[in-house]
Amino acid sequence: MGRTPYCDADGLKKGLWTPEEDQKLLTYIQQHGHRCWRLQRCGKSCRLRWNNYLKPGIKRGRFSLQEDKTIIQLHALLGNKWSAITAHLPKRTDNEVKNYWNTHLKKRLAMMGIDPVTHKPTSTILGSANGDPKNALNLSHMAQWESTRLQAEARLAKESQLRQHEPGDTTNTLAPPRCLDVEKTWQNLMLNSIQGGLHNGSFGLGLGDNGGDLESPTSILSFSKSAQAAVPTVVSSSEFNGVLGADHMNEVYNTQQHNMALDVGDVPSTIQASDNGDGNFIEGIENNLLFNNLDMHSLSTFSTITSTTSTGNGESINADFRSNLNPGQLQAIEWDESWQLYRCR
DNA sequence: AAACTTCGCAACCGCACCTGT
DNA sequence: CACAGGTGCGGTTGCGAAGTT
Repeated sequence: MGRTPYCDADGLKKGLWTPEEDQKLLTYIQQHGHRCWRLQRCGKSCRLRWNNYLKPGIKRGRFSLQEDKTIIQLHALLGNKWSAITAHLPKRTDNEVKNYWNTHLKKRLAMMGIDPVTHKPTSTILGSANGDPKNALNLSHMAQWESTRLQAEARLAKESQLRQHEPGDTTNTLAPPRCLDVEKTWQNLMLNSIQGGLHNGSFGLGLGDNGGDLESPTSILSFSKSAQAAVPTVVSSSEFNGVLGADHMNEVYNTQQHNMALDVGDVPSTIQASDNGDGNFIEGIENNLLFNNLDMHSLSTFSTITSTTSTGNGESINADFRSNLNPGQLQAIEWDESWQLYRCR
């Protein structure tokens, strides 16, 4: 990653810093302090390298939930004043915050229907553009969804930390909580909606041939064939109209073949099960799916599954399943590294 | 398996401001 | 005061990695 080393007209080296150069700069600064930056690189490059990477106490790596929130809030207040924003994130550099904003947060806000510049909802624009209020509704759901996701992440992170501070506790055999990543899912939702057109005036989702366009690689709980078998299959189709309850938090997660996915956490959810091997799928769960702390008994709160599907020839099929999932069929939950999800067996 | 595309991010660039002479 | 070099900041570039076709 980065740039290959080369020299400018003055013979000064440019491009990526090597570990040897870092060490040389460190040694130089230890001996001479932060003065006279000119080594074999331009002073600017040396200063940048020091300030952004070599200076002690700099925090690298994944941004925490709190940092995400801080950046978003401060950006709403300050705009692209990265130095001012970074002042509230003492261990981060402005360059890193700026990059993180441009590559992650900006996109995430845009996906949620929030204009990253003004921090105001763009749902009215999107919704009115195609005359469909349901789009605005779904964008609103996404904002709620994201908000709840952030809260869920915070809770999971907190629990993870608490578990780490229990030295004698060896009962925790589950993998650490994964980020509830919704970005790709929403991206696909939006993309499919835009590219595939809207069906019957509602928020359409083209599943395509593989039926697996939706993807949430992390923090999903998957049921094996046996569990899924308890849930009737609805209809065979390559398209459906996703019905997202107006009063409930909804989530749509990918399901791999032969699996039905649930989210982890105490988030009322929507479940989607797609392409279970013969082209069938189930979509839609609402009502208080309180699947807290991977407590299998809480599956009894799994009260309602609703599904509305389009058969592709204009008609829709609605289905309503109540308590069809038998918790007794679940024997174990384990983390599947290859699929990056929890599996129930 | 190869070609192509997209993504993430380290580093560069240009401008404005500061500081020392 | 004028100038040169240093510093701070925000925008942009370009490369390798990862993902997709």
